Amino acid sequence: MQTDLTGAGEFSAQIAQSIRAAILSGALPVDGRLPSEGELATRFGVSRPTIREALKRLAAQNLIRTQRGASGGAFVARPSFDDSRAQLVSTATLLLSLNEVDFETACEARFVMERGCLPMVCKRRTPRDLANLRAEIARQSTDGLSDTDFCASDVAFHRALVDAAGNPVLSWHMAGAIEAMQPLMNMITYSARSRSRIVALHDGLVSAIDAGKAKAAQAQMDDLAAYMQELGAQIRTARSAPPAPI
Amino acid sequence: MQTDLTGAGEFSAQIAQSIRAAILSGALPVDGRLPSEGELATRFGVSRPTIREALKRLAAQNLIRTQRGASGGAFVARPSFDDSRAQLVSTATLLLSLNEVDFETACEARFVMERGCLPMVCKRRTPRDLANLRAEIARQSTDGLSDTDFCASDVAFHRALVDAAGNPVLSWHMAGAIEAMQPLMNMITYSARSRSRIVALHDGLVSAIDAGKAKAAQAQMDDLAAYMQELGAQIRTARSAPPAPI
DNA sequence: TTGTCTTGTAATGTCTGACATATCAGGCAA
DNA sequence: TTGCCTGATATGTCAGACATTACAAGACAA
Repeated sequence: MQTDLTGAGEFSAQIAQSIRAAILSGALPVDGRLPSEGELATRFGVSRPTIREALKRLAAQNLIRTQRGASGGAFVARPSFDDSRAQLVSTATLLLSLNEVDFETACEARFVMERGCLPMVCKRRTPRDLANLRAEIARQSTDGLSDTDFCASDVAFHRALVDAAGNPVLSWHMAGAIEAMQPLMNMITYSARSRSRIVALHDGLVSAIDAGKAKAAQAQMDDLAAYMQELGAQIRTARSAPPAPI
Repeated sequence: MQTDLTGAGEFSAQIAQSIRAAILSGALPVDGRLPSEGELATRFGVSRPTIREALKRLAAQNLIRTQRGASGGAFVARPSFDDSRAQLVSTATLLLSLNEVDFETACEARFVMERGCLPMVCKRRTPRDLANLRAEIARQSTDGLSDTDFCASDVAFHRALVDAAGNPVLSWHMAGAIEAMQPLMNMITYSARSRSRIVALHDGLVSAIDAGKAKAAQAQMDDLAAYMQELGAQIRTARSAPPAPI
């Protein structure tokens, strides 16, 4: 761990970067303990609050976890798939919502990637995967479901879809693309007619996957993508026409 | 902004979560200024260092930026595509490197998604995109290139490839998948023979894209994926046989 | 000898108060 | 009017202290 902070800027940021580099380089092994705050303060030549701010930065990135008490301290954390995914979703959601990314672009990106997963899904899907997919379809068909719940079920459906490819890294990336779109999708009002159409497309998709027909599944996916774009366009025109007619 | 911290745990984490929720809900607009540290300390009933630790957590996630001086303070930051992408790459890299994810799984996930981009790439690629791709191929063919540089150029090539789809959100997601694999790919020694083969596959890929033949491009991509898997398998067998023969 | 209790200790979590520093706004003089 | 200066306000940092937690070792009793 370096103790020279020649770069300009705030100490806490520099120190965090320094420790971070030490972790990534492998100098600090996973589950290894960092020196105590007091010792780090001495080593870097700063006060303990400054060290603490640096450690909080790392904690916010799930790079370290802290433990109180004797034999406590800061330990290098192994980011779990779940923690890491939550972070990914958060980053992606922020990007989409605070950058005014239009629905069409995000939607297109998601469906392109999801469509690409279908050949592998058709090859590897287990009976359990199919059951998960059909369970979500059943949920989407229930009456009295709020738009938010319908949307959540849609997200769950698509996540179950990519999970059926049997590749955890792929699931991880796709979860970021799918869940981050939930806020955008929540802005759509799903009429009874649009719901039934979506459910029908989902159903056709699962049938094709069950039969192992990748081409047919991709065709269904294309239809679904086109329909979602259509719904998104309706929202856009509805919002871009706020000045009431004379 | 809530001021009740009924939940258990550390104050700084709770406060960070509280402010974070306020930002995501839109209660604090982008570029809006948060109350000063002193005021936040009063409002939450804690001391200033505690508030500062909370703010550092948010700063580490690029949710806020701070500014010193009069009329300074903490402001809600709009995460730029670049910042956000750096964060994504960091998260993905950490996940892969600290979780002992095997090369095959990560490689498969990446090629599945990248393959899915090809139809759109073939449709939308501009002359400039093709030039970028060919420039990287030229770089990969130069003599005396270190393995690290070759690998970096490979990453640049694949990023240029997905950029040719003309969808920034897609590029964002794919950059995470591609760049995060760089450490894993750096562990491969690229012999002269493997390099020429990879370059040939890249070349064929670009030719197919130039011609707009999506199917041919996907076939080249499949070959490339298979070859990368082969190289990865060599590494794995080489490492799993460390006990020297008697 | 074994099991339980107590005490000690080292670490993080938090508070208080202060000083250093950067930046802007407004006043004052040339 | 222009330029400099000064004050105000905010973050950045420091120093020392106390609170809280959890583990570890020793004391004690069965």
